[in-house]
Amino acid sequence: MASIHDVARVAGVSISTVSYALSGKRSIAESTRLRINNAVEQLGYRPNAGARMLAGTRTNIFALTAPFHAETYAPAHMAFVLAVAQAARAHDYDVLLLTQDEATSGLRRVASSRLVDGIIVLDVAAEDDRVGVIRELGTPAVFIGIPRDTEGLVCVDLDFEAAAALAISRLTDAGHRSIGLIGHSPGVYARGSNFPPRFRDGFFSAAAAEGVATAFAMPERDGPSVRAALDELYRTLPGMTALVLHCEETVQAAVMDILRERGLRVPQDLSVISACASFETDHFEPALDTIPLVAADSCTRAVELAIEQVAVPIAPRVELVPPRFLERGSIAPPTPRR
Amino acid sequence: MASIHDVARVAGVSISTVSYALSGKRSIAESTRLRINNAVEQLGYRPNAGARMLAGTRTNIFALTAPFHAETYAPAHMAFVLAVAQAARAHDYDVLLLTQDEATSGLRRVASSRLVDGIIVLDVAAEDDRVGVIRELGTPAVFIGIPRDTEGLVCVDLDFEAAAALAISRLTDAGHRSIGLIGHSPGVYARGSNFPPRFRDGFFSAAAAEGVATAFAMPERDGPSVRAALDELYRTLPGMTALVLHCEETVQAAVMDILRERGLRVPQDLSVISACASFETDHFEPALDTIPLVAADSCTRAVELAIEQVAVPIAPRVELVPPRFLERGSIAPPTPRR
DNA sequence: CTGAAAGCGCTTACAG
DNA sequence: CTGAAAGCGCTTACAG
Repeated sequence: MASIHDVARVAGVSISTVSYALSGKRSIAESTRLRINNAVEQLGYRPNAGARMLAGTRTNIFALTAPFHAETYAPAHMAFVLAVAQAARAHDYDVLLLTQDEATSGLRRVASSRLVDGIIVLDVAAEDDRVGVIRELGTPAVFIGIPRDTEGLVCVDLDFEAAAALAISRLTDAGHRSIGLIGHSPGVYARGSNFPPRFRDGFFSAAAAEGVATAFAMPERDGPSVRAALDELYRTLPGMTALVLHCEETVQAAVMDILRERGLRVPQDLSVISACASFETDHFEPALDTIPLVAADSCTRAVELAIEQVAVPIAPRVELVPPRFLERGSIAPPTPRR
Repeated sequence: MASIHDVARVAGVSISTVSYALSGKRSIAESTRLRINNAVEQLGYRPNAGARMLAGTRTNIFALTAPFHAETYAPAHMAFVLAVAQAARAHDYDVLLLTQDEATSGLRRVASSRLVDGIIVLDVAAEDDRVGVIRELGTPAVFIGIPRDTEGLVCVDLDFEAAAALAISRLTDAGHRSIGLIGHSPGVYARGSNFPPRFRDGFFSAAAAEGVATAFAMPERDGPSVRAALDELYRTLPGMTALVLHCEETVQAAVMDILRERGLRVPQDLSVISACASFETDHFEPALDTIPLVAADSCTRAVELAIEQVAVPIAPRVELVPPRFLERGSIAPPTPRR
């Protein structure tokens, strides 16, 4: 395996010139740069990662801590993991995957061995063990999600409260006054990530501010449970004319199936918004107005903030990414239930 | 950050003694070991990862290349990624996640910069670009899945042919002679991983060997498509008394819903086996006999083989993990369709 | 615009 | 059972 010495010899320069030519950290005569590039090409030279880590000030690796538990919705989880990895690569960073059973000890390990320059924290719970460890380590870190106590932390997340308010305002603009919400399963609210409660609370407070009547159900992901949830919504809110879906794809598909089965047309009989789901809603029949949960939005920003922190400490903050809205024609003025 | 020199000073020994005490590569007097451990504890010492990589012969990092495309079923994908990460950690290895858009160039990059000791390849396609790169690099690598040309490669996978044959034999043992198969969507067979075709082919050849009549459908993941698939099976095979499910959870759930809806009881009216799915089938009603796709089985073995290869070249091979069978009571003798 | 050299923090023959 | 020292392959002041 060719080393920097080989390149220097072939190019007829010193190793420091090779290093600077490759890093671009000082200006190099065009002819020299050319000779070096040729030598690199010819030898298939790649700087040794370990040597770079040791001599340089950084490793160009971020740890990604993305715990996966029973309540985790795999497609969304995967989307975020990939979005982080891609954003990192765009800045020449690699991603080291830390697993659930090593959540806090893994953070300590990779940070104090200087394996990584920083940490990206996914699937943040309100009370999250990783918060304390990261405060203590002082390693650059960015949370994608918002723990209860954000003191000293850098956090990025979709603005779920605003997303819920946006759903409400789109529906009230169309004239709806009775709006149902299908959320995640109770387990998710009990022990899962912190965003479902934030969406739910934003939903209720925006609805309250508008004087809108609401109902809320948390089905499991099986057909009968979804059926029961819809029944519950119509029982609680007999005049329900609009529905906000903030749930997994399986559940959303089941809802649409059941509506169709019951002869309820969207949007004529029921207006529907798909909110904060990480999947495409184009294939639903009919297509749904969507407030998408775009993993790339928050992950890209999180990686940027991590990169900044590697260079220089930055002020703690909570950055909320504003929601988007995709109109697809699933909202209409309300009509009384047939 | 404490270095090995600090530990040596505090313990009153040389740095080589510290190094050997920590690696266990030569015997150390008990009293010396104790002093070193105390010093390590007291200073919170962690060996610098970059220095280890540079001085040592290995990095203790594996690259995990796990492309994610439109046809990927996220829960299974995630299960394999996590199983690899956990198996790796059990051998003190970390996992670096390589993304789709960097599939081959990423492999070159991490291998030739000596960032990783080896490569674990997930979601292997029959014709896979990564095969050529890995042959050329000569880096230790293990494929979880089987490409068409396995020349020179180390591959591990569940024995999908045997799994399909097991499903057939369980059903024929119970007396079934007309067996349907619900597979993945056509897109998966067209461009996805190579295991769905292997299961399908194993199904057909085992059925042929037993003289069993078969039918096969490949629904998309929406309700109407699954409904149509079941109709197709019953049309092609009017006497169908048993069904093998080799599909995503969404589709499997839809199948069970539709059967229930149509008043078809399992196993009285239809025997059902859930085969090679990565999810739990306990929550299905009724519980299903299952041939599980246990990610840990192949991933653990793959990591072992990777570890071996880091130490010493091993012979190319294709290792097939035999399928398991979980009996839950969803197979009964056939009765003619009502 | 370029070079000689120190140093990053380990591992591992070599020596006793 | 232990130590002194070379060396891994870079980066980066320091110097010109």
